[in-house]
Amino acid sequence: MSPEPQKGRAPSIRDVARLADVSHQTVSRVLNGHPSIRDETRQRVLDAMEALKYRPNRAARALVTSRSRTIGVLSATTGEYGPSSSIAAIEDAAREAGYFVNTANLAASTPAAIVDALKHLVLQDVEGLIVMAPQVRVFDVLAGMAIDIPYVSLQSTGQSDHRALAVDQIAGARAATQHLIDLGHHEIVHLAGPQDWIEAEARMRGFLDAIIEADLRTHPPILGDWTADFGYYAGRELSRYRDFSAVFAANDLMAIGLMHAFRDAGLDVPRDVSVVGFDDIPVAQHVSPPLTTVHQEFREVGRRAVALLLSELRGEPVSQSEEIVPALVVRGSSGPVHAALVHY
Amino acid sequence: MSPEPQKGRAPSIRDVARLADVSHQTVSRVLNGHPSIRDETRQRVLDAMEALKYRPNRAARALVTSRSRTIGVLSATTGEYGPSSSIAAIEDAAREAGYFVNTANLAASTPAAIVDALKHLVLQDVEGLIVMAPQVRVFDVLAGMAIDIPYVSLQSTGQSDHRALAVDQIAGARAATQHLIDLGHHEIVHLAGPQDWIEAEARMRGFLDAIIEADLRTHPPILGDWTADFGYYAGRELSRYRDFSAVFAANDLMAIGLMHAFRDAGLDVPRDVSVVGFDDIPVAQHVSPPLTTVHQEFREVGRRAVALLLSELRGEPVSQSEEIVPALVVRGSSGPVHAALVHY
DNA sequence: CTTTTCCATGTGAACGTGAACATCCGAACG
DNA sequence: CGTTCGGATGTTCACGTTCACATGGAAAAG
Repeated sequence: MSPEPQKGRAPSIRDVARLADVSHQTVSRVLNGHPSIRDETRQRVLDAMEALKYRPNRAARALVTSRSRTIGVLSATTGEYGPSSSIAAIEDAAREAGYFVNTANLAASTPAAIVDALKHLVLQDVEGLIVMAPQVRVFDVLAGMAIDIPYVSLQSTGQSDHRALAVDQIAGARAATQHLIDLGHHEIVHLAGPQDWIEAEARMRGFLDAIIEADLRTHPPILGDWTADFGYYAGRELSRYRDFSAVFAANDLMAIGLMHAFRDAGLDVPRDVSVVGFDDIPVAQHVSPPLTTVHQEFREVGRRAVALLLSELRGEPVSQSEEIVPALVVRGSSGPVHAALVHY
Repeated sequence: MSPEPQKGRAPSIRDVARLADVSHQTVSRVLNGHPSIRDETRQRVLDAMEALKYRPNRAARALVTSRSRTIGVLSATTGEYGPSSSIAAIEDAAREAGYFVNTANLAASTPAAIVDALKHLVLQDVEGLIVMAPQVRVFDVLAGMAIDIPYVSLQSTGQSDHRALAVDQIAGARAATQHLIDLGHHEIVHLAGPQDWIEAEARMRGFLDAIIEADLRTHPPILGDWTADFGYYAGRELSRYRDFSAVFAANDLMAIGLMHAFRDAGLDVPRDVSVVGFDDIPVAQHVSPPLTTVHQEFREVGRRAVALLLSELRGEPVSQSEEIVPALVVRGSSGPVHAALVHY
C-alpha cells in the first residue's frame, strides 16, 4: 500500500521509468517537455513521478548539459537599502526564470578581495554575472582574469564588450543640482562617493555638468564612503567654513549624517543650508526635515539586470530597453537661498 | 609554446592526469588532499593543473558525492538593514568554509509563497537551511513539507527538533522598556511588529514582562509592519490621544516614522514623548533626535548561524554558544517624563 | 503495393568525479 | 630469506541525466 521505502538513494529517472513501464529516456523527455510523447504515456510518467516523489537531480543534469542554471551577483555594500533591494529583486526574477542566484560580497575593494569573490563565483560555475559592485577596479580585474563569462553591469563602464544597464545617474544628479540652482543657490558643495565607484563618478559628473552649465564655481567635491557617519564628519568640517548655501550628497545616508552635523552646529536646514540626497531610501521622507532626494527604482533595476543577462545567455539580440531616469523628489530639506547667507 | 587550444570542453581531471603522466585518481587525490601522495608527484599534478588552467567540475563532484556544498537562506524583508547585513555575513562565512549560499526571498507571507520559496531551495539541493524569515507559519510549512534538510533558525521557535540561534530578543526588549520605566514613564505604548513574526512576539513579550514586573498598565500593542511609513501612520493616530508618555517601537524604522508623526503633531521628542527603537540601524544615531535603541549585531548573528549549521551538517555535537544579548544604546530620543504630561 | 517520412519510443554512450578495490614495491620483521 | 605490511598508485565502476542514434510502425506519397 505505502510507496516503496526509500533505500537511501533518492529515486532516479530510471526508477520512474520502471514504474511507468517506459524507458528512462521517455521520462527524460517528459521532464524536458519534448513534443513527441503520447498524452497517455506522459500521464503515466507523471503519475509515477508523483508516486515516487521524484525530484530531478540538478548535479547530474548540470554535468551532462554543462549548464548550471545559476547566475552570480558580485556586490558591495550589501546591508544598505539600495543594493540589497536590487539583489532581492534579482533573486525573485531569477527564480521566476528557473535560475538560481549566488551572491559574493566584496569584503574590501582591494584587487585581492575582488579576485577572491570572482573566483568563488567562477568556482560555482555561474553561467553569467551581474556586477553590482560598480567599482572601476572590478572591471579591470574581470578583464585581467580573462573570464569568458558573460556579464551585465549596472552602470555604464565605457567598455563596450558587455551589456550595461542604462540607469542615467548623470541625469539624476544633474536634476538634483539644477533644483538647487533653480532655488537660487550659487555656492553648492558636492559630497561625493568613493573615488573608484562608477556610480559616484556619474553623480559627480552630473553635478559638475549642471554647475558648469550654470556658470557657477564650486569646491572640489569631498570624497566620502557612502556612510551616514562620514556624512556627519563631513558636515562638521563643512560647518566650520560655511562658504556655501547648499550641499548635494551622493547618497541619502551621507545626506542624513550631514543634516545631523548641521543641526549640531546650529545651522537650520533648509533655512541656512539646503541638502539634497540620492536614492530615496525609506527613511528619507521621515527624517527631519524630510529629505529632498533622487528616487531610484532599485527593484526595477534588479529585474532588468536579470532580463538583460538572460537574454544574453540565450544569445538573443540586445533589446534596447529605454533608460531608467531617476526622478527628483522635492521635500523639506531644500529651499530658497536665505538672503542673509548669500556671500556677495 | 602556447598551451593547447581548448577544444570546446574544459579540461578534466583526465587531461591533467595525462599531462602529469599519472592516473586520474591520483589527480583526484591531490585535489582532495589525500595524504599518500609523493611530494614530487603532487607537484607534477599541480603543475599540470596550472598549465591547463584546470578547474574542478562542481556538478560532477556533486553528482558522485551527492553533496552540493550549498546552503539555503530563507529570508523576508530583505532590503532592510538587519536581514541584509546578516545575509551578507552568512555569505562571507559560508564562502570561507567553502560553501555556496542560495537565498530565497519570501514574496509574501502566505503559505503558498513560503512553499514556493522552500521548493526553490530544495530544488537547488541545499544541504542545509538557515531560516531568517522568522514567521511562525514558515515552520509549520516546513514541518508540513516533511523536508528532511537540517535547518537553523535565527529565533527560538519552541520546537526542539532543530537548532536555534540564541539571540535574546526578550531581554533586549525588556531592557528598552525598563529604561523608559526608570525614566519615570508609566504610560508606555508598544508599537509591535506583525503578528506572525517570532521576533515581533519576543519583543512584545519582553515589553510586557517589564510592564508587568513594574506593575504598570498598558494599551494592547499596536501591530505594525516594520516600515517607517507604518510608524508614521501609527504616530498620527497616537498623537490624537496622547494618553502615554513613551513609545517602544519594535524596530528603528517604525520608531523613526513615529517621531516624524509626533513632530508633525507638534509634539517634542523627548520632552513630550520618549521614543525607543530596536536594531540600531546606521541612521538611528543621525536622526533628530538621535534614537535610543537596542543594538543588534547582525553580522555576528549571521556568522553564528553558519557556524551552527555547518557543525550540524558535520554531525558535530551542539556547541552551546552563549546567548547574544542585544545592548541598549541610550541617545536623545528618550528622556525623563515631563511633569506637565503626567496624567494623575 | 512499395517506398518514404515522421512519430513515438528505446538503446547505448558520455559527462567528470570519487569510492572501492587491486596492484606494485620497498621496508620491517621473524 | 621469506613473509607481512603499508605507502603510492592504478583500474574499474557508479552517480543521474541528456544526447545521438536506432527501431518499429503507421501514415503519406509514389
